[in-house]
Amino acid sequence: MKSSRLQGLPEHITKALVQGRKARGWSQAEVSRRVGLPQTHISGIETGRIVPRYDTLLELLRLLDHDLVVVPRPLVPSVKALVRGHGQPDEQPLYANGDDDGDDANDR
Amino acid sequence: MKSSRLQGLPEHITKALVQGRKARGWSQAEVSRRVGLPQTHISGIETGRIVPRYDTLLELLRLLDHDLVVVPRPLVPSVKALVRGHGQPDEQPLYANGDDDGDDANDR
DNA sequence: CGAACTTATATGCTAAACTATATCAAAATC
DNA sequence: GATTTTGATATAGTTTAGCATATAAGTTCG
Repeated sequence: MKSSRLQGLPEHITKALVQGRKARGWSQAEVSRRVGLPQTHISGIETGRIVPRYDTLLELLRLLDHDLVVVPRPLVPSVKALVRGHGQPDEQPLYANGDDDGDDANDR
Repeated sequence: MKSSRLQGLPEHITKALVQGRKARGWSQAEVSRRVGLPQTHISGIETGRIVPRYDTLLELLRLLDHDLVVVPRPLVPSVKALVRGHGQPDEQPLYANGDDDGDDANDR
């Protein structure tokens, strides 16, 4: 059973935030210092208690060398495939990750 | 001179919202009815007076058959190129558009 | 063990997203 | 040119993101 109702950001985003941060060896306090938000807020976002504004989320993602791109729906699979097969030192799973891969499961 | 400070969403997103809506022949009231937000709020978002939350923006984009994808920075150009060269009946410029194309110009 | 570090939770406050309603100027339609 | 539609603005109220601070529980490390 995997449907734990999260009302915050979709899992794949919080995952990107947490994994990206840890990949850099940063604590929430470190991110807090760099991006300006209080550590308590970072925590709230990462654990899904808070839905950030668009600009806030973008700031966090950019700090971790990511970006938010608007994509026409029919192209989403292609884009995700492209993203999946990249050579960044950011992603660790690649094969180990029994979890989802799943598309998304968000909605208010 | 193109640096009119917008404090709302970046132009390329509001553009996607407005153009996508008009491409469907929808009024703000129509979008309002479909997505649940008041027309006045749609107006505020489209004109850059409001920075919506992530989930709100996603709802609007999805209504217009778009999506928000997290992309590693180095892949952004490739993704944008992919998005640029698609066959959707949503984009009209293709050659006419002396404007920007420019990456983005946001930041809080 | 104790000290420093890390993450999550709690409380109080401010700003802004969001709701609801009314209205106005401009454009479209008759 | 009157009516309708459309988009923007104004006011008032609710909710919640975001700010500041304190602290508790869990690591890690001396």
